[in-house]
Amino acid sequence: MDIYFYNTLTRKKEKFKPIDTKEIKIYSCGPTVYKDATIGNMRTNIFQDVLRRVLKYNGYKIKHVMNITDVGHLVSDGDEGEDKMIKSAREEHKTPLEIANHYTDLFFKDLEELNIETPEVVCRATKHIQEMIEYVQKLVDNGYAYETSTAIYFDISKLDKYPILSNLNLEEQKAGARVEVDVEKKNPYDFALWIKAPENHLMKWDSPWGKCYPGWHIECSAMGKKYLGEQFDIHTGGIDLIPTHHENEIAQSKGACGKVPANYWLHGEYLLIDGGKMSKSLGNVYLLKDIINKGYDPLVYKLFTYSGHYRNKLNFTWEGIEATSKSLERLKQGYQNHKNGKDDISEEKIQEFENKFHEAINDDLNMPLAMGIVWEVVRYEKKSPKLAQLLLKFDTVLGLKIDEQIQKEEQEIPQEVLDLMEERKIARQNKDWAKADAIREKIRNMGYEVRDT
RNA sequence: GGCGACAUAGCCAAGUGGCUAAGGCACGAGUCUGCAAAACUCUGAUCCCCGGUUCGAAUCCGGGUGUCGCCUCCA
Repeated sequence: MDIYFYNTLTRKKEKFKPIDTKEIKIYSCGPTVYKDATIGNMRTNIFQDVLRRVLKYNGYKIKHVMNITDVGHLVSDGDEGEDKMIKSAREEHKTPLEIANHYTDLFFKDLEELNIETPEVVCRATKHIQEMIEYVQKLVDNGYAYETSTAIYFDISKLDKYPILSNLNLEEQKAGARVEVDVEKKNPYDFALWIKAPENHLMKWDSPWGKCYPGWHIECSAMGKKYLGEQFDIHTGGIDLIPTHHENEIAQSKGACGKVPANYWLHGEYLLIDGGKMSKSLGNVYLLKDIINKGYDPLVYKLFTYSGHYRNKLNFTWEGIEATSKSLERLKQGYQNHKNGKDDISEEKIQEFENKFHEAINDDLNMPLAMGIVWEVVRYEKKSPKLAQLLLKFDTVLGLKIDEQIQKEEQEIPQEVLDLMEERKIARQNKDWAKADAIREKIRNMGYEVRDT
């Protein structure tokens, strides 16, 4: 079955044609590990996970590379300000390496909680300095870069066309209003490839241009080339990366290799909080931890993101999380109902469900539509283990562990709750409903739910 | 100022020219039950406004209104 993706490069939905059908090559821009990842970051990671799983569902093998930015991402995406890693290190009184390790661990813990598959290759920028130097050298050799007293810059005037991903009109941008740090830049939109480090800079490496540290964009070009080659299938990231990071990555690749590095560019939209953007000043920056601390299964958040398409903004509210929490429970219940069912289902019917689901996920990862099919299966009047099997197959894409939860809950009930259950059982036998309800309420307050069968 | 997105039932959200406008949650009704909880079944919208194209539009075009985002930190 054909797969379609919306390609930011062409602004159209296109049929996916792999370079090599044996293995799909994907590059995803990973986190800058200088602070906690937010649920907004996680929305993008879930989207990328769905992409992986959908390709696998279609029978493809994949090689997915994700970088860890542990150097070079300055406080401003323009080449201004301090390196984010160094800023955090100073604020938290740690070394940049300690900061990187700490937040990298937390990041992967979140991925695990969300049942997100680890990419085949996870690479750290600081481990690829040599590759970056070679890349910069190539750009210099090819005439796409020039040196100033502070950095090596990419010369965008050498390109046939500069912004090709975003529709920005550079002439009309208020470029003049920007304060230029480096007056030696030929064009305000030239960006730093390699930055000369001040004396006391915490992270710097020897290079043909002296002690330096990398610009933000060069790491992705260098590591992408190393692990996936000069041209690969899919490049993903958050929508905010379009105008600067990905634009510049393309520029670098064109300068060094003469081609756009990826054929398909997929971008995940923002998660809104209560209808607006997530920001520290509004105090609405949530972490996955916050959702867990409120007693929700982290997979509730994963399911929540399936309520909207990845290319549309999705509005996060606690009400929405509560609704999804119930939804996930019923999904699991529905799976169990089918598992214990005795009805016979025709192969045709199963095939029909399967096709509809497959069509939905192949249509630019339309998870909201796919979930509609899932519910159709869950609510189907006939109950059959065959449909339970089908749901498990769907779950290879959903990644919601629909078959594991109930077992887990049974194992984890503490003795105290079991005692209360016994007490309530006696009360019910004596028809002391008031007492039974009081105990039920007490158990509920402890985070457990009583279900009489 | 420039660029872009969105506006569908109480809330979230699919659908982008034509069968009865998916699905989830909430509400309401019912089955079950202890008049409980859970579970299960049923129930709701003509698609922001105005004009146009068309045999036919939520879906295309023009105008308006509103919300949001990016261009400056952020997936």
